[in-house]
Amino acid sequence: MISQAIEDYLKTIYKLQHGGTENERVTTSVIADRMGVAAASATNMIKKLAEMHLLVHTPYQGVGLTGAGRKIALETIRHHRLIELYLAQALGYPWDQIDAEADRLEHAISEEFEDRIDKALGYPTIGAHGEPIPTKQGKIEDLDYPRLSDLETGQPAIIRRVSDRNPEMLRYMDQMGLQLGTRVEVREKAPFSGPLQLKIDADKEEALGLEVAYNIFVDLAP
Amino acid sequence: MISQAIEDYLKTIYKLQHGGTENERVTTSVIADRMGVAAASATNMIKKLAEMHLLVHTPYQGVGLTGAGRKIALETIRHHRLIELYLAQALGYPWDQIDAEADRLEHAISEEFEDRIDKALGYPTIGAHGEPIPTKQGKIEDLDYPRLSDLETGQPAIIRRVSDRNPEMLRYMDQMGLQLGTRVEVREKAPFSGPLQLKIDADKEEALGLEVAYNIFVDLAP
DNA sequence: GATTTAATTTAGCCATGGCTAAAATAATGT
DNA sequence: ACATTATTTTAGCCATGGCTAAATTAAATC
Repeated sequence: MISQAIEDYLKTIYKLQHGGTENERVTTSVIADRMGVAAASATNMIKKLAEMHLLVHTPYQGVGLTGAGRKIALETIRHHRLIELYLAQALGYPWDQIDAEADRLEHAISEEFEDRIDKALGYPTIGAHGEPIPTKQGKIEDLDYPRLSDLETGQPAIIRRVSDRNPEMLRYMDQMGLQLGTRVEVREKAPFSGPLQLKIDADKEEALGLEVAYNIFVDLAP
Repeated sequence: MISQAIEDYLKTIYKLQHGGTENERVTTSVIADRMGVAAASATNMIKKLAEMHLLVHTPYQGVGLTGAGRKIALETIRHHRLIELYLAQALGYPWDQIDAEADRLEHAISEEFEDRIDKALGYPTIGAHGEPIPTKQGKIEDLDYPRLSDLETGQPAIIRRVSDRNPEMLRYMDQMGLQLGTRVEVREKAPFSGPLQLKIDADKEEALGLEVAYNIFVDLAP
């Protein structure tokens, strides 16, 4: 049986490999930090996962998932994202609460449950925060959107994805009227990493902290 | 934190205290048997639960839940039955599959989730197999129906509750057209624990094994 | 009441997955 | 090239919750 802990590590490693900037090493300390455990605990688990051939570990260099490891990671992520979407759409959860709930449920559901919510949702391919949902076969699109914080002034764009790491930030976005599909345009960028002046949906204009803009991914719009 | 194992033991003990015939001792071996663990494992856990004041253990006599223990047991059972009903009603699960799925989910859901499915189901008081659902405050009705196997010949009755212990039996009941609400009448009882001849819903008559009838609970009907 | 049988408990082991403190190794700065 | 610093690993510990085998204690039978 694959334990909850193993699924969590593989999921975390997968997301570190892909989410982060290209060519960032996924090292013991980065994994430990993201998992919220001591470095020694991560070392132990990495050793175990390597023995199980779920990842390859180059000492002091970092880890890389094997096909088998990636498969488990993607299954876990699929569960997570389907559950998140189900919580949001079927049960009316706000998007800042779905991640925590899905983190616990993702390890508890059966294939049957996965299939049933997948069907109930109409076989979705995009999750509640705009992330691609891996297929049952372990395929995943890589949607690679620019960050709102990197936009040229005057460039209109549509919000396509947000980071779900910070629930407080998600609540803040809600309050600002920033959702998936919202049309935005940067009006002015302040120097020294200051806030940017953002036009929202053709009728509103607000100052938005750069950290928030950094966590919003957009499609360029005409 | 209350572990999954503790919740499982308390739930099992609660059900043994109530489900079984009056005045049956809930002993170490009965608990071990029902939990599917060795007797020594049950002894360990009973010791621990007694130290936590979740139950009282009289050596060689059995255990009894304390108020605190019963509270946790009923919370767990509430989760279980709400989830079962949700799986059946919202996701179309057949009633023989909901117990296993709920056994895993019941430990993973939050209060928020509990509240949302409770609301989505319209604040139900009866579960998918006819069991009472404990309230959030830890109250539970004790519905005490006679067994179909104990019915007098000719006495019409309505199925109100079934045991969920055996999925195969539930599938068999489905096949026979025996559901909650189904009207039945015993036509003939065979001697030596043989099958009983059962009239089902005014149009069908079938032989039903005594073991099945023993696991069906009914309301007497006029 | 003594003995057999059955239930329970104790003792000691195992795996999992955390932890801290110390040692080893690599990366960095001078 | 060497010293300092940072990262990683090892060593050894802890709690949880299983297990088997042996010892104990209660219950049942003669």
